[in-house]
Amino acid sequence: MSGNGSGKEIDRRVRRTREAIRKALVALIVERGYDAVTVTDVIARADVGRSTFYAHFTDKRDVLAANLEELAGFLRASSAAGPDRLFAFSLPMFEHIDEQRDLVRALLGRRGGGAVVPYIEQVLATIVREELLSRLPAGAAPSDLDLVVACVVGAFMALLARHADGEISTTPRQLDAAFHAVVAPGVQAILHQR
Amino acid sequence: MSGNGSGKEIDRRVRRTREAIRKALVALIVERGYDAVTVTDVIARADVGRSTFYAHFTDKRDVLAANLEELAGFLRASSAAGPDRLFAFSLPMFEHIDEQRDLVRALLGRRGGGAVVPYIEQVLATIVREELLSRLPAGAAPSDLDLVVACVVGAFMALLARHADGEISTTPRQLDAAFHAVVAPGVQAILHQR
DNA sequence: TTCATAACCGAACAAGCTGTTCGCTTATGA
DNA sequence: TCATAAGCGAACAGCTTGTTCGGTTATGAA
Repeated sequence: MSGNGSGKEIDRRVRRTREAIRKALVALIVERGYDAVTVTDVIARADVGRSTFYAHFTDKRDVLAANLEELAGFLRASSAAGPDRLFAFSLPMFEHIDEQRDLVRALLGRRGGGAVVPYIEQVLATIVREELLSRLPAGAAPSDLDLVVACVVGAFMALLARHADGEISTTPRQLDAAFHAVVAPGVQAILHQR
Repeated sequence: MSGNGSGKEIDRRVRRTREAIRKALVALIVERGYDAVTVTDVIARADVGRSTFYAHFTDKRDVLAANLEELAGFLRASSAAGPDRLFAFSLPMFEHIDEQRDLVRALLGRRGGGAVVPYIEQVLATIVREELLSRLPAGAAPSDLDLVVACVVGAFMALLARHADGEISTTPRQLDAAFHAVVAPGVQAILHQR
């Protein structure tokens, strides 16, 4: 918890412990689902003392913070990579999910217990919001912009969750196509309306 | 749990007990949020014996079944009422939410703990799916219909959640307008494509 | 009104989880 | 080499859940 400055080298023991806990939690979530995993399970699997766990993390939830930061970074990078296409983050994200199936499934699907979804939603909302603003004449933000953002993010997250749950066996391309087919026309209309 | 045939008269004590528990739970969720409410809290507030609770319900979650059934019925009725407009359930639902603010807020917002959302999503998905099918030539269901349904439901639920959380102070009409503006053009295009 | 019965009570229980404490041991990196 | 930060693990109080069971009371039918 002390100064986490990026320049500081971290004690190897700390690194090992944190990693062990993180991996243990993810593995257990994949196996049983978020809600069913207890701290006791995690420390047993990670082979770490109880007090050690609480010395590093406050919570089950807290352990996932690192993973989330990583995922959020990926989202931001994806959206910056293809600025010409509307909602360019979509396809890369679906592909990313497809690769890291187990982990993302554990975090975003129903088994994830919704502990993580709100965080991703917020990151996504920021991205979508800025993308829309950048395509509007400066200072011409419609009053209901946030509602549009919520719609878009909601649609995307719904596809994500379904895919993570494996309820729909589809390719990233199909998911991306469906997302754009449903959402893009409406958004384009809103953008060009003014 | 025994035969719940609609014709059977239910013992007054049973009715009273169930109602007391239901009301207690809802009130507590509104106050503290779903996750923070324990069964012990509920029976204390409802002034009901512990064993009595478990004689009627298996769970916190189980108690909400009745409320959910009611809400689902409302959704179905709304969609049947205006069959000429695309996604006619939208406006009535937003209005309904606006009225029963506290309850729905407790169940659908962040404080609801996501215990209820999946259920509503499924009811909604069925409605949307059938509405889309009814607007297509018989037997011409596109293979990615379920993806489209997921998108639409996701967008709607996102607006619902935001409104329930009070993060956006908007009128039902505005919500409905945004929902249709974003989603309708894309869906119309998909429908007329064939 | 009577009365068999279903519903309720509530105390007690086992089992489980959480988060903290504390004295002791060990790995680390300067 | 060695001071120190990290980890250990047992023990703990406090909370939760779900079940059991003998005794009490309201209910609705006769």
